[in-house]
Amino acid sequence: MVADNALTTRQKNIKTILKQLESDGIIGISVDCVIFGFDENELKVLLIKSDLEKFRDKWSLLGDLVNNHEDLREAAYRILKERTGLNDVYLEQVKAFGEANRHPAARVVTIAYCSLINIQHHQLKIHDNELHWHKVSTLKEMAFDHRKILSLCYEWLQKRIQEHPLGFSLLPKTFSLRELQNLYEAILDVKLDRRNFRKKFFTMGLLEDTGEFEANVPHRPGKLYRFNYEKYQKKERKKWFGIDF
Amino acid sequence: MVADNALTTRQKNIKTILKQLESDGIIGISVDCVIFGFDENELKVLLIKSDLEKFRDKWSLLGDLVNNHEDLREAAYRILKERTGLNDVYLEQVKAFGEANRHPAARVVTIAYCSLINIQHHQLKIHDNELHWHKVSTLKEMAFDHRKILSLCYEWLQKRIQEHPLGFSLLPKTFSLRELQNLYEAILDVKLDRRNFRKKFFTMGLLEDTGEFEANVPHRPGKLYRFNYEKYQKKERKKWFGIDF
DNA sequence: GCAAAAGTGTTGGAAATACACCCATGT
DNA sequence: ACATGGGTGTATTTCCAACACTTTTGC
Repeated sequence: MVADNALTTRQKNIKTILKQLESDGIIGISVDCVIFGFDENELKVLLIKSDLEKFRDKWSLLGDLVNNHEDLREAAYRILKERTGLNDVYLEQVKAFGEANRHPAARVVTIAYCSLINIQHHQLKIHDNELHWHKVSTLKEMAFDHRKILSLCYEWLQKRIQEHPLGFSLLPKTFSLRELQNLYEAILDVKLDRRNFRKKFFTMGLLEDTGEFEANVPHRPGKLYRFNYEKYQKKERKKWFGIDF
Repeated sequence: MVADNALTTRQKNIKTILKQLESDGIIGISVDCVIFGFDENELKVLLIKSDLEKFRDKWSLLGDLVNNHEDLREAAYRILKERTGLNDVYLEQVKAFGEANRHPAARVVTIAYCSLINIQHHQLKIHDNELHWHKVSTLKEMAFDHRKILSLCYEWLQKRIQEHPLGFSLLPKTFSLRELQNLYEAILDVKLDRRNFRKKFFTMGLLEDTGEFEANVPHRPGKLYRFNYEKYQKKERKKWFGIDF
């Protein structure tokens, strides 16, 4: 495939570019994508084996140097597209990491982006044996400061998912309430009461009944719902939540 | 003063450096500090007149290019120190801004930091007639994309101040509950019930009674309190707040 | 008919809100 | 004495947490 060749070439170029940056005393800038997926009731993250000697066999986030006339967000989208083939995905900037010595080859400031995708929707593209969905819960060491970046993005996600409707990006377009609850329980690492969970989402009034039901389940099939983003957008957000810390 | 000469030299250098970056097709990295203060019951921000022709007479945030072996956070601290003389201030990264055309002279990605300081503590340093505390509420146009950066940092502050004890950085070490309430009301642009506000903070158990009282007020003097950061640190944070969006 | 998860309401306690009067100080 | 904001308690409402049984489907 064209994309694959492009990637390989790119990998070789990066080392050259970094060497150049370092010898010129210039700060490089990259984006790193923390791509989350949800599968088998576990939160997963898309990783690749590092191509640096120093980090041989360590996992690394998907990232790249930012091109000269490319917005940061564009660069993140480019990486997502290259690696997952997906276009319209949830993507948000989380934080910049700029410690002077975070990259062994040169000074590189990286902007971390967090992305949520539905794992089923691109499954086809994982023949690439470097690319791997890894459980977040069992991850140990990683290349660079990527463990720190991932941890921070995970905490960000835990908080964010309680205040904004982004969890749905990890699920199929229609989903059962059980799936939704499993998602929240997995990400937040809590047990939730089923009845209260349903009540909460129903009273929000943002779930649309599709009229469809689960299929091929060895028990009573659940109703399938869809999240109504338009209705959510129109809702006025309150900026006063109450002081609590 | 030495610092002032250093600054002037630096300003001249920046233009040269930017020109160089642009001609070499290199992305520059800067930090911009949104420095908030609280005075006369208004939220203020520390600004300077832009030194670019294109933005003549427009207000600009305080920022600078990041030095080669300097962490991002260090760079932000350096700017704070240079401009306010203050050392131990509240400082937090908010977001990176990296649109390809956000700076007219060259491609510059900037990392926005938000800082909260007590306006009284450095008042002496504002002879510099460029430097100016500006009401946040009445700010219109600004240089670069600084209006956008400021707005975002202000929204960040509104949210953050409800969940974390950073408002105290805007007040003297000891303060009355009235001052604290004024602060919250000004930043959040809401009216709060005095008795409920007090109840909230007292039941949190993080305010220490200093035994002191306000002086020179034309009414019954209020007690002065101090925020107990140690106690706050020890408190275990809950990661489950409840889904609400 | 049995296993497995879907679906459904009520109740008690905690927290948030609304609200009004007396007190201490400076002038 | 009066003007100004400091300081306090209670009743009401709203929100959250806990909890158990019946229903539907596949096997």
